[in-house]
Amino acid sequence: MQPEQRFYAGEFRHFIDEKNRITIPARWRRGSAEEFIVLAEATHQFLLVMSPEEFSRMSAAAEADANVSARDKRVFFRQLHARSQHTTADKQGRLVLPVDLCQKVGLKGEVILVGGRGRFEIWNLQKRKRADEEETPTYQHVANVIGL
Amino acid sequence: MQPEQRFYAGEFRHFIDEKNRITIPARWRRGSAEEFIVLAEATHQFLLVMSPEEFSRMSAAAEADANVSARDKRVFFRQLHARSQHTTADKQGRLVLPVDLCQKVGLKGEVILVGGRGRFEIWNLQKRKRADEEETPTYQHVANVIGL
DNA sequence: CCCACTTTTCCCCACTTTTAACCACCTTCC
DNA sequence: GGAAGGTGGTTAAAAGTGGGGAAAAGTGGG
Repeated sequence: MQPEQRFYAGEFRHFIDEKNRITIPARWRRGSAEEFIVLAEATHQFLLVMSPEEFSRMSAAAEADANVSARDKRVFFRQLHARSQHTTADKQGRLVLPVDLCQKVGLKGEVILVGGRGRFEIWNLQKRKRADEEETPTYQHVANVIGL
Repeated sequence: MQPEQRFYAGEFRHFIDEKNRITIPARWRRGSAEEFIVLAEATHQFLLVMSPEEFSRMSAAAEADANVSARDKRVFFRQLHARSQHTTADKQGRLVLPVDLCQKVGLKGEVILVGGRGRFEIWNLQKRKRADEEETPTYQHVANVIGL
């Protein structure tokens, strides 16, 4: 349907400095817009970073979903817009992260950048480790099924 | 449908000074008209701020709704127009808020500006916190449904 | 109907804090 | 040893806030 979803591959350990800046991995920077939308994930586990296009795509998906009532959609969009922030990368390829969002998710110093489809995530080290261990069994299950 | 709905992203903590002025976040100011319509939300929880165009759009949507009786529409529009006020931003990018509306909603000193689709809101700190907590479950629910 | 007088509105200036652009350095990998 | 990637710091510009003062609008009395 849409043009093409950007695929951010891999995990990277980077630092958030005292000015709340974080370098976007060079591999993700290439061919990517220098404009992003940052939002805190619902359970406050990590930060989501995506392009405005991806954000629109996601919004459209929510808008179109028949399993959600009109009222729930209204609430969702109110929250979604309130939680999200525009940011642009500087000449060095660094994002300035909103302080409040970082605090909410517990980001400071060394963090992990996790790739994804159309977006990437910024995790607290400990939280990431724990989440990864919880997810691995399921991952293995699917891997076995598809004969990986 | 319409040309393009302005997207006000994020939350900002600003101050209403003794002259009832409030600075519009610079990010929201850019590319926006300097004319706004302010109205108190029905349950007196917060102030709504939008462009005249957005106001027309909203009115048109209400007018077109087939599920509402003609009488209810009359009442709605009477209320809508009575509650709303014209304001323009000054050269510093500040809105002068109507005193009566601020009192109604309980706005004074530090407040929270909350972004939205085509409009933004001005909240009392405590009220905002409470409303946010109430809305978060629904937000999470929808977020899970669409796989956010 | 006009003239003081008060009140409100708006424009401007000043100050502080935050943001963002720029430069410099160190490390790693060809 | 050069180039590219990641990090740290400096500095100029922008954003947010407070307040003064002139113009405009409302108010009351002669």
